[in-house]
Amino acid sequence: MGDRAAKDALFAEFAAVGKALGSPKRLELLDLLAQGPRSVEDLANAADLGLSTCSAHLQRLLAAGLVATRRDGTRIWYSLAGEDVAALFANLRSVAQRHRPHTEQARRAYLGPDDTKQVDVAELLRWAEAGDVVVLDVRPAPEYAAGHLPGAVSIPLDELEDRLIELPEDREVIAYCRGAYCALAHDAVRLLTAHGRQARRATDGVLEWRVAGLPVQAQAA
Amino acid sequence: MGDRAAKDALFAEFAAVGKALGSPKRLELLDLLAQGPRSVEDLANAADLGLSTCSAHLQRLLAAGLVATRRDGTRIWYSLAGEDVAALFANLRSVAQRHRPHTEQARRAYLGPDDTKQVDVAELLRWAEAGDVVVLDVRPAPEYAAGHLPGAVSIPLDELEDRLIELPEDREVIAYCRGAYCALAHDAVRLLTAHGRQARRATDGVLEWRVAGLPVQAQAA
DNA sequence: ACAATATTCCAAAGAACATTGGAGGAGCTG
DNA sequence: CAGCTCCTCCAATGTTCTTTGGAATATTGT
Repeated sequence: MGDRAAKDALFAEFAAVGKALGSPKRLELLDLLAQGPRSVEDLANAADLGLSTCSAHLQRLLAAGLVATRRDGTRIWYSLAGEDVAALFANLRSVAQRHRPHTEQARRAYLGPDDTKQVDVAELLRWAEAGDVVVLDVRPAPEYAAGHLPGAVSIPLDELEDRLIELPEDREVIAYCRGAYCALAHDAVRLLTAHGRQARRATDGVLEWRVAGLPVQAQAA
Repeated sequence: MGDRAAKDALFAEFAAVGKALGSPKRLELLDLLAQGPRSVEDLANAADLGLSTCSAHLQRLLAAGLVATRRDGTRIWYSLAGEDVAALFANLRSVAQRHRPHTEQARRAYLGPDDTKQVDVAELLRWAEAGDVVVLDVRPAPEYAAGHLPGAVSIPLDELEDRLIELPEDREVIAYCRGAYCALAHDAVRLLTAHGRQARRATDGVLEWRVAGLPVQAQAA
């Protein structure tokens, strides 16, 4: 008990998880997987990675125990190993945000200026229940299918301009997306207000709601 | 907005924190710092590191924003950058525990067999308030001084055998230490029961209590 | 100003990691 | 079983990380 070698072995176990979190691309993969299971090729495209590079990163996440795989015919679906992994990822981001000044800068550069009105989930749910607003999921359709806020309407951002008619003009639209660092809802609200609609975005997104244990409705496959 | 370069920069920020968590030795330093501020040389000894190696790791943690420094004369005191860092660390450990089978193995190898009775904090506090038990802090004295459970008595593990007289024989002793992966309380309870005392250990330790927001009493300097 | 103490910086060597393209494997379909 | 798709494995490259001992720096006390 209490000897060096054993202590080192124990901390090496913890570090294996840390190492897996130590690459931007792997974190991006986790971010995507937090929205639902995906295949390797799909992830490679979404994360702008070569296929073998993506596979290698996924192997690394798998070895660390952060993701799980399921084979479906010729395809392999990767998913997060559990809600606690999503929580760890969210935790990591918030520590970066709080203790690394550059993070805020990078966030702004990616999401654009803070020119959009926002609401937190609690209020969003209250308004939605009262029927005052339309809750809009602007993520790609498969992510909506994998799980979304109950009652939310799905119009992926890249189809939004063409499908504006589907949104009632007399109600405010509340857009949400993957999470606090996802650009989709920001862009959606800009697009909507540019078209004269009343719109705001949810402060958080599916990642944070999942971690908070909010009900997320999966669509029947 | 939404372009690759900006997204990569944002995730690089997150990954900087992840990278800092990707070394066993750095995690060990965080573990120590979670008990209170310490100097470089002190940390090097405690973590079994060369002085320059230790300094390099601390620089890395500092660059990642996970620790802070304070100069006191010729000495530099490192400390955690915030409670959220402790929470992140605890989170990392619990993910490793839950998703990496080897972790449990390594834990047992380090802490020894599960031959000691345990109590959770809630019950510990109830018993302590009723005066049924002695709450014993077996960490090194400086860590006790930096913060401990209100009402706890300090006898560092390596002095315990010589100071048994200080503990009342008619009351059960509840020993606690740094956290769920710290060997001190395990060893203390084994030592106490070997001397015929009634003893058990707290399931968690100061790290977890801090994260949970429990009152931790700092000794006036 | 000088010596003493505590820490950081530097350079070098070895280890681990990321990325690539292409070969190999597993599973489906005809 | 041949051809297809999707993914993993492999080998080679360049890069980053760790560890070391010794030199440089900052602060204090004489």
